[in-house]
Amino acid sequence: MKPKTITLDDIAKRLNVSRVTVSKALRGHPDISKQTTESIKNLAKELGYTPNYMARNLSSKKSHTIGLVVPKIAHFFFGSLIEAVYDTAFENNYEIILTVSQENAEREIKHLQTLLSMRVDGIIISISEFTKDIEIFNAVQKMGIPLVFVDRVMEIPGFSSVAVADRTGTFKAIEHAIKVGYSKIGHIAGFDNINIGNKRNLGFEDAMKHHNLAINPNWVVQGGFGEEDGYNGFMKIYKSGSLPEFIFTVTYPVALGVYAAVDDLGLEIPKDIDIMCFGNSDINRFISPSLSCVNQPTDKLGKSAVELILEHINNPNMEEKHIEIETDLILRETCVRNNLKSDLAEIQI
Amino acid sequence: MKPKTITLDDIAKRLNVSRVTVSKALRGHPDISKQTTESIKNLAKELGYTPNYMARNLSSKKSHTIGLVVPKIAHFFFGSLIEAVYDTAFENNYEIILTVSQENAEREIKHLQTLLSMRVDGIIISISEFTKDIEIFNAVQKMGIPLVFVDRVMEIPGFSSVAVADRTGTFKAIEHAIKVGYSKIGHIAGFDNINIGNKRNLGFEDAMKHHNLAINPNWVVQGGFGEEDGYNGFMKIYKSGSLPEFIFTVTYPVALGVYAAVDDLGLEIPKDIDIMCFGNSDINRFISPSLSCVNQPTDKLGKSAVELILEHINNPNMEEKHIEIETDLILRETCVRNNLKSDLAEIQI
DNA sequence: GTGAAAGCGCTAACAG
DNA sequence: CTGTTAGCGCTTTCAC
Repeated sequence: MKPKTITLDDIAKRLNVSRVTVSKALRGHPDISKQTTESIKNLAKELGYTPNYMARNLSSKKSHTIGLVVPKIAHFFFGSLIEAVYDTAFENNYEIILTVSQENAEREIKHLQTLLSMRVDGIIISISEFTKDIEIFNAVQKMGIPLVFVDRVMEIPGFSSVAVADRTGTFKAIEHAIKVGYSKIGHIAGFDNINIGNKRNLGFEDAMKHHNLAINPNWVVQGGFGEEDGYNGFMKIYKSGSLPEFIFTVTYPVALGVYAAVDDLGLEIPKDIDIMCFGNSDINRFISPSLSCVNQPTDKLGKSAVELILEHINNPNMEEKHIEIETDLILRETCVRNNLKSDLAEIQI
Repeated sequence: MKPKTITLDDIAKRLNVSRVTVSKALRGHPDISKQTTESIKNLAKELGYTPNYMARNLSSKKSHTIGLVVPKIAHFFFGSLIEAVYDTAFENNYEIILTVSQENAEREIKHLQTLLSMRVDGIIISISEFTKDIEIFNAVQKMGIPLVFVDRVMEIPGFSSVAVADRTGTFKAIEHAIKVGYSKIGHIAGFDNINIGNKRNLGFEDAMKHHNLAINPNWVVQGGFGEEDGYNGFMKIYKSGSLPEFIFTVTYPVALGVYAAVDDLGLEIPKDIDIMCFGNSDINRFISPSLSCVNQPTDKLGKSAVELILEHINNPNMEEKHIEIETDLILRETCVRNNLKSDLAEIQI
């Protein structure tokens, strides 16, 4: 039924040369004379020869392929990150095998195993919210396949990482809020067991301490990274009896949840409660009032991750390396000095 | 340097059985006795055996892999679509190889070739804005690899497709606007050369004709699918001297462009100009006023596409098939009867 | 139930 | 410059 796919041998026979000659010619190997190469290439095109990468990879023991594991796709941050990874890989002639854990640790393990079985040359991973087990990473290490963590990092000896400066980024945001004039500051925070939660918490504490402000435990809530976490978090703070002037949230979906809660309570942003969050998104720009944030440069993140894994692939003995990408603040209509929103388009600092 | 990866032979030798027995046992083949199977599986686990899919696929001539080509990732529609495709594939034990054309026709061809070389079992594609050339699709056909178009379709004999009901979806939206009371209706439309532009244009014309409304050519602009196209489109209409009461846009980014233009002109939505668009997004919900739209059920689209390609894979002689997914209207604060926005949360019809 | 033979399509190493 | 030999790791077929 299926049309016979044409192989190196087919070309070789027609031209009365050996399979090897064809293979080399097609790859532009200098061994082969210009003439031969040309006639081989022509025939290949004429016949519609399509190289078989499985065979090629099997015999060369390289796949020119990088596995990528992320928790989500339809999410501004990961969407941009993935796109950056794809672009950088494309520039370097590598293919990406993308898998999505859906924030599920078991599924993540399955994907990792699949990538190993596909014999990818390297792996880039942003772990799920719930990943705790180290075993699979040891397995990866044992197979000698390099792996790089990006953004959501597990600190395991031997693995490199690329992350944004979560701690100092948060510090900057809180400091900005203080400069704007706030001293009653709350935090709807992420869980401590994952770096992006933990580091952002530390940044918050740093900033408060640095400016001699007390942290009111009623105004600090820990939870997940979704809208409902923001909604519930704000409600909890509200019910505590008093409200801070300003709230920082660990992600933008959490901030959206706060917007919803504030709305349901008949309050107003930024009059009754002002807000900033960690992480930019297209929504930040369009929501009203538009939402200021700590911006993570996803393109740099993605690019660095690919470049780092490529280094590891090309130099298996390379030492681990930890890259931190600086953040900036994007100021929109929330958390603005004197709330002079009118003239403010959008500034980046 | 690289640790020796362990193979079927390694296991076979240790257990004094043949490689074939191990292969079968690991795949749960009924040929092998329970006992043997068990001991083989145990040893495999103990040794950390990781099957080599390249070898497996090469010899079995199946890859259990589906290629997916899309124009963009960081875009609400495609993000959701991709996620649906991944989920459905995962449920069916297929891997997805995702590639991104970045709306670039040449890059698309390259990706398609790569997928062929990877010997994917089938391909799902949403073509770029600029794809015109059919040659590569003929090549795919010649290789006997099934391909299904999703959303952005090329009508080539022999290929199946899954799309949303662009024409009737647009019809519904325009009809709704008419019921709300508008008769001066404009359209910032997509190019005619691609189905999603063309069909939506037809739907617009259908509705106007059906309700005996004249189309004012000054209020109809054709262009691309991005924000700038919406901005420029609205400006062009504005400069024509008169404004319609209501504008339908071919995508949501185009609508966002209109929001920006309207704002720059000191006008107001929906007072001075009301609007709806084709395609939902998270922004539609958060922008002010929140934007009503024709909703494309991305999950159904993705699911159907995967199921369809799977049918083709499992039955190579299957006839082509064209699936159309119905749309619904999501009504928010724009284009609402009497602009009774207050009580309206969000309704789906 | 088990295994021997053959081969998937390609590349690496070496010989000529 | 070209070709021979060997093999990547696995599955399929068929005989025992």
